Amino acid sequence: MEGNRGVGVSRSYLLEVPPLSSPLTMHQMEFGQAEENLQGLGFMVPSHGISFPASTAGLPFDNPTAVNSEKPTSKPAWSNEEVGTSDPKVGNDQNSSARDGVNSWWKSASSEKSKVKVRRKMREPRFCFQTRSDVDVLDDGYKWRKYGQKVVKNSLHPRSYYRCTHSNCRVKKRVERLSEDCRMVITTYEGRHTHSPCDDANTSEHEYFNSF
DNA sequence: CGACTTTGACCAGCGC
DNA sequence: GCGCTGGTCAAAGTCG
Repeated sequence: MEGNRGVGVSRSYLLEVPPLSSPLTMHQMEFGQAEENLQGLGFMVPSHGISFPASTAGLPFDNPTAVNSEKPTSKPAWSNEEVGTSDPKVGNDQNSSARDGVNSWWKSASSEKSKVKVRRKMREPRFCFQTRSDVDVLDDGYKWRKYGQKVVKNSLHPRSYYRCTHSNCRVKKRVERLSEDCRMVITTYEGRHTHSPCDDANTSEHEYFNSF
C-alpha cells in the first residue's frame, strides 16, 4: 500500500454561499499538496451560477502558502481528498487518455466478455469547496448529470456524483453535506473543463465570482 | 422520446 | 489475505 503519494493537486476552499443574489464570502480555504500538476488545474467555483474559466493563471486564490494543507482534525468525509497515480506507467495519462478520448480510470479489459474493468487512477486536478447553501447542486455554469449517489461513512448525508454533460468533457464533481451542519455543502471538482460554461447560465453571477 | 435521476450491484483501493 | 469503503456502471424509472 502506497497511501498518499502526493501526486496531483488537492485543494479545498471553504466558501459561504448565501442565497442567490446575496454576497458570497470566502471564510476559509485549504489546500492540499500542490505539486507538479498545477498546469493541469481546471478551475471552477461552485456557487449559484458562478464559475471560473479553466485556467491556471486564473486561479482566484493563488496563495497556497497562506493556508495549511492539514486535514481537519474532525476528518469529515470530504477531507480525505487525495489525487494520486498508482501506476507509474500512467504518468502521462492526461495526455494519453485525452488522446483516446477516455479520460477515465475505467478501462475495459481486453476480455470484454468477462466485463472486467481496470480502474486506473488519474492525476486529475481536484479541489473541493465547502459552501453554505440550501441547495445541493450549485449552479456553476456547467451542466451536470448525476451518475451516482452513495452513503459514505462518517456522514449523515449521501454523497452525490455528477459528471459534466458536455461531450468530451469528463469533469466530475461530488457533492455532499456536512453531517455537523446540513447547510454546509462540500463540492469537490475533479478534472478540467474543455469548454465554456453554458450560455444559459446566469452570466452575471459568473462575472461576480470572476472578480476574485 | 430523449435526457436525466435513482438505485443496487460491482470492483478496486486501502487499512488491518 | 480479508473485509470495508468509495467510486462507477447500468438498468429501470421519471420528467419535460
